[in-house]
Amino acid sequence: MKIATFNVNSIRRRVGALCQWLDDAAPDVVLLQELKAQAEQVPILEIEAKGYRVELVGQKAYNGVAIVSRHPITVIHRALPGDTADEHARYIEADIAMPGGPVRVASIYLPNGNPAPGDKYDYKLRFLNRLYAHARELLELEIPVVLGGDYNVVPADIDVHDPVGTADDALCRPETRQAYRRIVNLGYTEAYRTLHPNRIEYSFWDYQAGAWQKNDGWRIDHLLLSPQAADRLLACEIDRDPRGRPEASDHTPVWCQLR
DNA sequence: ATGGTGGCGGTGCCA
Repeated sequence: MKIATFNVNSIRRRVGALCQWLDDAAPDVVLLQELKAQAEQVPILEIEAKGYRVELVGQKAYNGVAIVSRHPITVIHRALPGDTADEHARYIEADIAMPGGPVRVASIYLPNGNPAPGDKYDYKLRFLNRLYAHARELLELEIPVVLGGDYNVVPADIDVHDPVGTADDALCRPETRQAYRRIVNLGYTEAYRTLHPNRIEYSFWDYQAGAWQKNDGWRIDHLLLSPQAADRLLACEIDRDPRGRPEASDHTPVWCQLR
């Protein structure tokens, strides 16, 4: 069972790249972020033609998240609990009917939070606190849970090309890392770093200033696994190939394989 | 030091 996260930076621009990656990688589930489209604008038929179902929360121009799955999807939440006034399309959670039993997944698009400090950074920290509270409740299910997405969090200095120059960035600041660690410390396993403790790889490269060519990247797309999922973890990789193709997203897919 | 790119929507905002 293969579960991936992929920030597509516009599903309309990237549906071709997504479908190619579905062919190449054959994931069971892909958690998408930054659809940048309303629900009716999402090219669902193209994705369904590849043998996948789609559930999504859309929004005009910004945000937008989806769950793409070969297996039946039962949506549980269309927003992150904890603030009904938050109208950003940044969270969708569902049960996936896997042959071996249900797996709970969420596609998360955390706020970027720049500039920091500021209102946007405060919103990011509030969002992280809401995610902490909800992630804690999910552990009570005692089933495999995969919380995947664009966390907009650089967990440690090893996860960014220039830790000194970016130290004050909203993705790197100590409060950000602390709020993220607090979630992990509830009992979640970050799949990539757990399997590759010292490997330097990134999941995002800015479009500007030749960041991709210089490998000036950031590792900000993560898969957090509940104990029941972590016990089944076999592999986790960052697939750089889509980022290197023409008209690529600025992010590339991260996937994990569970027994 | 600055500006560098891309997406949306039709102007600046967001990343």
